[in-house]
Amino acid sequence: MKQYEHPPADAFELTAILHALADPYRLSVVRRLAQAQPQPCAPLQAGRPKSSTSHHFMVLRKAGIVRTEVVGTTHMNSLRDAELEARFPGLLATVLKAAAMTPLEACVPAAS
Amino acid sequence: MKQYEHPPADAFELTAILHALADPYRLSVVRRLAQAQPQPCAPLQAGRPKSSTSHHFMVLRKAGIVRTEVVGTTHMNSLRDAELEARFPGLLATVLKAAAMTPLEACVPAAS
DNA sequence: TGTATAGTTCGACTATAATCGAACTATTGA
DNA sequence: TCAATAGTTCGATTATAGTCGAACTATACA
Repeated sequence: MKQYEHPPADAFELTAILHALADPYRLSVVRRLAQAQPQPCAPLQAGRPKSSTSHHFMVLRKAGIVRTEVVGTTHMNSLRDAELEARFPGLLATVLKAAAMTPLEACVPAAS
Repeated sequence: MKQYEHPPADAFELTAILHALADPYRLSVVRRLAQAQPQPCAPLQAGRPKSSTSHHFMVLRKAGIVRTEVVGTTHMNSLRDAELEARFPGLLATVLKAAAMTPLEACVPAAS
């Protein structure tokens, strides 16, 4: 039962978080997780190959935005919202609110 | 007296703003502008060549974060904070607050 | 002990972005 | 009109990131 490395909250870096959220696909993943947590990767792929999806989840994990728990054969993802809130108060909520001004459907980038 | 193009507030894109703020040098520029507005580019160069500085200001302008007014031979930069606030309430303030958790001196990246 | 499922890792390729010197433009002020 | 100053533009280089197929790992379940 191998698990993932997750940075501790006091190691979160603002620029890494902003960079992770600056990608339209990753932002859409975060928005979907904010609606329903936890979720496996599969329903969030949006047509991408598994390798691309995996890469984006790694970016989100390294930035401290997402926590991934191995549960059986699926990897359940959730937002580290409480830790993010403690480290950078209001940041995630404000970005999600800003993102919500555009419908999610209009934002999910197609795989190339 | 040539002036710059600035996108209207309703054309601001969240991902472009996050991307612009995700760069440590650009974030440091925004922090300095938040402390003192307006300012020319020169005192914000932090050792970079003029061409690099100019590039970063262009990214900030295109994202809608900075407004540049040509005044004589200097180009005065200010934050478009009211417009940003109207478009994405709380976003800039929250990011600035998060950034303030690290001293500005510790964040200004050296030119390579 | 297969076999299917979920997701990772690897390696190659491509695209985007940062960096910088050098030449250029616009304005001021002597 | 000439020199100085502030910043842009250009073009080349390098670095970083995204994309994707193929092979791989780990677990579940028949």
